[in-house]
Amino acid sequence: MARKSATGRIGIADVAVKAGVSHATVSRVMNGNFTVDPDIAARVRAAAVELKYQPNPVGRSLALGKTDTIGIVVPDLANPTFQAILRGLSRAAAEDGYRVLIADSFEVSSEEAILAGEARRRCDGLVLCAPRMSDAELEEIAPSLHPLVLINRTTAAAGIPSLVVDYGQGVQDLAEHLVGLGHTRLAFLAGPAGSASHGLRLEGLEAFKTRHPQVDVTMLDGGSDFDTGHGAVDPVLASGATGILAFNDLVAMGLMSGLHERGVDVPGDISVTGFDDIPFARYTTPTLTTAAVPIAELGGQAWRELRALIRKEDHDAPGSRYQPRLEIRASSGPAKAPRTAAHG
Amino acid sequence: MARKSATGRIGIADVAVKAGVSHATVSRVMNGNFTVDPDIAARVRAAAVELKYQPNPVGRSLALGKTDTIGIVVPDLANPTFQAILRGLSRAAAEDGYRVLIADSFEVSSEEAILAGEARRRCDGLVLCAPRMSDAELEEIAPSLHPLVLINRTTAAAGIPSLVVDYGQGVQDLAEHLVGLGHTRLAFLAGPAGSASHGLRLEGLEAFKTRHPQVDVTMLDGGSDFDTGHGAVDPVLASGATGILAFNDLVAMGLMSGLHERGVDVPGDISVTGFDDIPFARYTTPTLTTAAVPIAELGGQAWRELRALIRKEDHDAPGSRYQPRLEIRASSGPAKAPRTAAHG
DNA sequence: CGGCAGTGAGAAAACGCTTTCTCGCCTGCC
DNA sequence: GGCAGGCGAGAAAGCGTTTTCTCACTGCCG
Repeated sequence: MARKSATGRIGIADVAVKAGVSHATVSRVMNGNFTVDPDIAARVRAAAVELKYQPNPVGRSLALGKTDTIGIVVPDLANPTFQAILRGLSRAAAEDGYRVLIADSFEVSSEEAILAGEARRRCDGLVLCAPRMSDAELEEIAPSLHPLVLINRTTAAAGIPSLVVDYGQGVQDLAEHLVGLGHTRLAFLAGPAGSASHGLRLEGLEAFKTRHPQVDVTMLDGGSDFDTGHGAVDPVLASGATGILAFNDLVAMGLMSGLHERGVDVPGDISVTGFDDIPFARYTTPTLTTAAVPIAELGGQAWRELRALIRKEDHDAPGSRYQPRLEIRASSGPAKAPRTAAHG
Repeated sequence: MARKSATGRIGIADVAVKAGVSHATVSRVMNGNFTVDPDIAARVRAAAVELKYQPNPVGRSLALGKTDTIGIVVPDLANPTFQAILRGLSRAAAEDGYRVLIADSFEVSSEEAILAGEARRRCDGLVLCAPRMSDAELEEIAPSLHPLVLINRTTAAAGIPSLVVDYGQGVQDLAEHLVGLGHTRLAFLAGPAGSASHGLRLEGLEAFKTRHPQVDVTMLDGGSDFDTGHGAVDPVLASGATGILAFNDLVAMGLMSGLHERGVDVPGDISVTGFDDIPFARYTTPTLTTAAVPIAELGGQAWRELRALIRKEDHDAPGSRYQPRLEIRASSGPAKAPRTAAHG
């Protein structure tokens, strides 16, 4: 008797009938509107409980013009950095009663704009995480995505907060650290070409090079995962560098693993640094020197910025800039006498 | 002139006006209904493009009774296992045009039922991942969550596919492996008490113990993360065990790291095994012997089961059972002469 | 040339909810 | 005792779609 109508699910109408009131009144009660007689309210509530009535969020969303959901677009859900951001975002949003819809672009930048648009239409706001699309495209679609928060990317479009990690500064800190240990031949294991954070690292390295013209910095092709690092052993050894700046911790770990297999001692023969300070970094052997990025905090901050936008607080879209903190562990040590390029 | 109405966004009505037709016709065109005159269809399409019209998914969902979204509830988004499942699920669902809404219960089992209900109402189906709630509660809410797929949990409720990993078998395989290496004193680092997968491991260990009454198996308290393993060094050494079955790879890595700091050689002094074969497992020092769970595949399979349910294909809710595969690496080796309990 | 089948598009209802509008009734004051 | 004012609840109008229902018009055949 309880379930009726097309969908089979019980709706506001069922409660209204059971309580002997109009569905408008049921709605008022369910939303805590106090202009309703306490007796009737109690009757409605009883009916709702008895029928296990739960308002249909879709109908609610349509009427209210909001979904209590936000979207996040990431280039690769397998990347610990994005996982951490997602986690921080999800946690912070949940505390305010918002849910998170995820969209993984799988590193195909051409999909990003479509994914972002679709996600945005279903949500009250969007976090665009390190988008790989071009500046031009980003600038073009950004306004239509508002409320929007960018992570590790900036745009000229107005009213869009950007949360960026200062990868340039971080990589300089790491390089300075290595130089301070006496290393004069460094190598940088590059990241994905499209990534803005990679660009920032390159800029940082350029700044470093002009400041230390005597230091030799070899650029090596790369990627962002374990296998990249593991596969980079030969080029690294061939470079003759004694201090290696890996694109991130994953690459560093892969590299250390590969070096270990070859019997190369870290940090005795070669020092290796990572980037990000993922949780694993303090448990590698040797523990990994890296630049710590307060990544979970970033997710939380992204939510706060987005929330301000959604609530239309005039907030001036400030955004923030995060300084990585040098985390010196055991994978970096004093340079030994310069090696010759050939090895093994 | 284009944007109008309350929301400010352009809707089907704007396109209808611009094309000089009714909004019903616009809807027909947008949905590829061919009963509309090609000329008019073209005019509508042109208007839609010009206005950059994109149908509002909320209105669409209400009319269609579906959201093209599925939900997943996980106990802890920080856990690599759940991240991998999420990733596999997201990827598979995306290929069929579905999005994923995530709900993280942060290991508070009392929240799970509410989160699951809320998520389900916004979605066309739900994946409940290793729920920590009691069997009774699960059985009670399961019917109301349909279409529902369970991961690493089963229920007596009907029509609910379950995808379970045979942790019991896996832990037995690992234990057998250690015994085969000559170890006679083992220790098991337990996981979260509420976790069903932990229960399965215990059952497996019981079976193992009845088969090998001469082998000593010490049970140690635990958890599921790095720090658990790292903090378990003392109890492990005190146990006198030479073969350690860690709850999962994270715990194993934490333990190895702690043992390393104490100067205990792995596998020379103590063999350590993990569980899951997370990507990091092959890059630890030493590389980690573990039981590989095809976890990403699990996410994909979860989607296929859920899709069958959503499409009402009669599918008999088969579910699947996944056998972990023993992955023997360098963290396990021959037992050396029995040690005394005291150490360091 | 008239009626009928068929086609194609507009009107309107439905989806499930919120909210404004309106009206009836009760109270209180003159 | 009659009327103004206020309060509480029902009626109805959205929210943005889809889809059924209906009707007008075309063209064919008798």
